[in-house]
Amino acid sequence: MAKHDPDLSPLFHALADPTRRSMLTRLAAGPAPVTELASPTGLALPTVMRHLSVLEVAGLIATSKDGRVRTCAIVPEALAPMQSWLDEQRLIWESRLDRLDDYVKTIMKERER
Amino acid sequence: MAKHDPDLSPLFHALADPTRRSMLTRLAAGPAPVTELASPTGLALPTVMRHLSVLEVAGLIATSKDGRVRTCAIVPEALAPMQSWLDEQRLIWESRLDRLDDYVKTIMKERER
DNA sequence: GTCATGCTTAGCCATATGACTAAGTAACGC
DNA sequence: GCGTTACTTAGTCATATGGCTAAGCATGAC
Repeated sequence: MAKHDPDLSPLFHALADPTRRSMLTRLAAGPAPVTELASPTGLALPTVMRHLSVLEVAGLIATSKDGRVRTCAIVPEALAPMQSWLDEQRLIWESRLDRLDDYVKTIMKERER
Repeated sequence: MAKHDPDLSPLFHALADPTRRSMLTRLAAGPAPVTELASPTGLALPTVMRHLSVLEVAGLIATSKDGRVRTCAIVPEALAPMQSWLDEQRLIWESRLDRLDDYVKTIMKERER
């Protein structure tokens, strides 16, 4: 009950950046070429490319080059491992809620000192 | 439809490290003092402290000091923002699946060249 | 062919991250 | 009081990350 560690790190890491999350949001509306993804960010192209490659390594997007245009698209299944991890954790965490509830209250009280 | 950016970055960042995830898993079994969290990692105490503070900043754990012992406990609600983001994204991503399906296939074909 | 377009590569820079050692402080336990 | 325990703080170090500019290299339009 803890074999959920394949490539969660790159996934979480990719999502930890607001620029990358906003790129994903943009891509959720449909595939787009690199330049189009770059323009709203105000970042230089090489910088954008590196964000994209982080997303690609994490499996969150797929890209393909047609002529001189590279088009990016989201890979919906990529979120699955994260959802599994979340489900698993929430299951354990919440089953402990009863006993934790009192505990957290104690902590909060002590923190006010 | 994109107001989901309060503190997702620290949250994802905290979860992007395997050491921190394993600490969370340990804490899911119940609260524990710092030393107990440190021992399975083989890391020096100051290093562990910094991991814990990352988790605390992300709101994933709460700590309290009683005498010379600092006890750490998970904060189950902390995963909620992440779940919201996931739900939101998945909703959009999957609604595009139909039109994306063909697109991704095209990409895959081109990648084989 | 020539030139603009759209990436790509290379290399630099500042800051952040993850890990350490060494030394300090604040409870216990006797 | 004195040593041990459990953190804490301070400071160092190597590497990673996020940003840039400057060139380079195909492709598409004339």
